[in-house]
Amino acid sequence: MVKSTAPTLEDVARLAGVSTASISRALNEPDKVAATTRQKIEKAIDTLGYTPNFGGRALASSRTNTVGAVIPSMANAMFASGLQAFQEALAVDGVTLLVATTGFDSEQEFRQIKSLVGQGADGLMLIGNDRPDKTWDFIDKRRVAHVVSWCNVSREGQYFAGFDNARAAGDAAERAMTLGHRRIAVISGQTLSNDRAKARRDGVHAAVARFGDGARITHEVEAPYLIDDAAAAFDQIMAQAEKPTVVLCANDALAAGAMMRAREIGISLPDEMSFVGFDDVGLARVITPALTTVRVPQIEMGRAAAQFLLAKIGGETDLSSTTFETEFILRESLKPPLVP
Amino acid sequence: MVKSTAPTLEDVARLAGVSTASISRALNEPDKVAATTRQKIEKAIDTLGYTPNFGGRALASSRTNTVGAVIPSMANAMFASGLQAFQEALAVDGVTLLVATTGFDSEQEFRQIKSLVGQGADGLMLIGNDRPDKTWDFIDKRRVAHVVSWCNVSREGQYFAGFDNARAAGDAAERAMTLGHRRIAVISGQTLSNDRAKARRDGVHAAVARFGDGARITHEVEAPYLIDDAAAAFDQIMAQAEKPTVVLCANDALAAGAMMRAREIGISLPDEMSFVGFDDVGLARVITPALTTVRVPQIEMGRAAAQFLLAKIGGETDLSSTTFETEFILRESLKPPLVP
DNA sequence: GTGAAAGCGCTAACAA
DNA sequence: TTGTTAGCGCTTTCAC
Repeated sequence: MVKSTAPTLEDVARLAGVSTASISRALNEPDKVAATTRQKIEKAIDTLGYTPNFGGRALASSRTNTVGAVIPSMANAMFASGLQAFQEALAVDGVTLLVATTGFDSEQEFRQIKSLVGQGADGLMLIGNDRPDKTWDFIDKRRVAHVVSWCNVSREGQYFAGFDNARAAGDAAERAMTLGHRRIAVISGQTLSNDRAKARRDGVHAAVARFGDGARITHEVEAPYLIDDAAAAFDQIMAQAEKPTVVLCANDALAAGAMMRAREIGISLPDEMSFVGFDDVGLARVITPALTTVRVPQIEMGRAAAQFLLAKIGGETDLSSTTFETEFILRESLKPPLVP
Repeated sequence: MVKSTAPTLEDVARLAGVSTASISRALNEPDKVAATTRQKIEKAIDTLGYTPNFGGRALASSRTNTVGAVIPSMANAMFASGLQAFQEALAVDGVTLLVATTGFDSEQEFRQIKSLVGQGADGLMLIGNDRPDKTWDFIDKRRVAHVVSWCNVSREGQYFAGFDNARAAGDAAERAMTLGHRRIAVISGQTLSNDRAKARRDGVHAAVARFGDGARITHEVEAPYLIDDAAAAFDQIMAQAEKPTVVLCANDALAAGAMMRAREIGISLPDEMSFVGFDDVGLARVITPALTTVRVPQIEMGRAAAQFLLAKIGGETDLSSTTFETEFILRESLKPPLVP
């Protein structure tokens, strides 16, 4: 686009009868400019409809007031409200958000990170801590301020704002077992370069082993994060000799998909089969039976990640990671098994 | 952040033993560079981990390779997949996406638009065509390339990539009436500076009037775009003397919320009351009864908006608006009324 | 308190 | 095909 219409600092300077330096000061450190000149300047800015050129400013100050978020997908409600909170917290400080998605692919994540850094992002919010060395190398080499979220691990000297996936998933499994379930199926998310999915799966395994008393995993399937994949995963579970009484799912969308399939093949819910999701997105409450799930502290994480990043960009060094609590939400989809 | 570590074009030039211009060319018009030098350059870029500096590039070329999308909310699945498609189509051309949200508030939309333009966005994707004059004035004054979506109207000389809200909603109403429904309640979206909500409402009104045969709207409520508001709206509908046999909702989330409330107060679905949503987001298929709704061409719109914007930014003038088709999706939540 | 002037990293004529 | 060079709009010393 031809920005021929955009007035520059020089235009303002001419109109106000001062130097460009004064205007820059008036904009960035108003105290250092005399009140009278400041007024002249403000008037000139107003009549010209001037807005600072981003490129010029970025070039001269090497600050962009932009941070990037790289998330797996926008098409999933999972990250939406956290991202929203992240954006709102940034907006308070006049920082804008660049969003990029990876489609759960680490190559694409690398590309997106490079692109965002090239765009001048002052900082980066990343989901999870599991990515190839070359990606971390790039981040380290460029000294990109960053924070990881949705997990509670980070590399040496780096920080996270997240929660304990393993514990949350293990806790959910334990609740199911306490209600009497012993034959447990697991629909896991894709664990390849996805530490959250891995942690959730491992958390379930550990909880089952710890519980003992005959509790076991009848079958475990990995499914991408989509409703349709869940149906296939559920079919696979039901193709096993030993059928489960409860299905633990890596997220609510998978649970909803699996439940839909279960009903299609004539299983009555929740009596004949229990389901547990993860995330507590909006649909968990509205499906029937309402989905038992784990609430993820999305908003808290988004806000904390923003504040952390702003502080780090601002040069603060006294920072620390935060682990937020998840909450087990018991709804109708989880009932004691009819036959133990 | 201190970008002291970021290598510059000059660093690459020194290492590769060529001029900065050649590198710039290798990056932007690879065909114009000899294969051998291009290889040297690529190697140098790799070893240094070089990424072009955004500010410098923007300043020199007055192109940022950035476009902005201003949407009402990210926390609603409604816009998610369209935005995803938009982003993916942009990524093909190396353009990154800036996202800002308005919370359905036109003042905030204005602020966000100014911010994105200040950031140097080459173009803008906006939802709907209904906004205050001052917002349009700003866009016109700055000559911002833009496209509106989710609607099929635009200002003189401007373009849209959308669908016909009125016709789609009217069509859904007609289907309900054809099935025998005569007493119709409407849960509309907020119509204040929201032409999509207005059009959907008006489309229903027109269809009901056209149908005749005693068809009428028993009550109409406006509800914000949230599940919880739908419950209150439904209560209000049921507080009227004349009860409806079908409730037409401005979107799926409202429908899901209203259905949840209906079930709470002992109405059996879909026998005693039918529901129709709009958007066909993921939850429409998984709730019980599955929601009859209108599929919105999200992905098509997102992709078209991106291609349109890229073309416009690229200076093409032979452009035209596109209206995509919606599709009525009949599921279990709409049945003929028991008592006519 | 204010102005002059030197870049920031890149692109795009123009020359070679 | 490649190199030289003049800016793009802004911030930031350094004088005054």
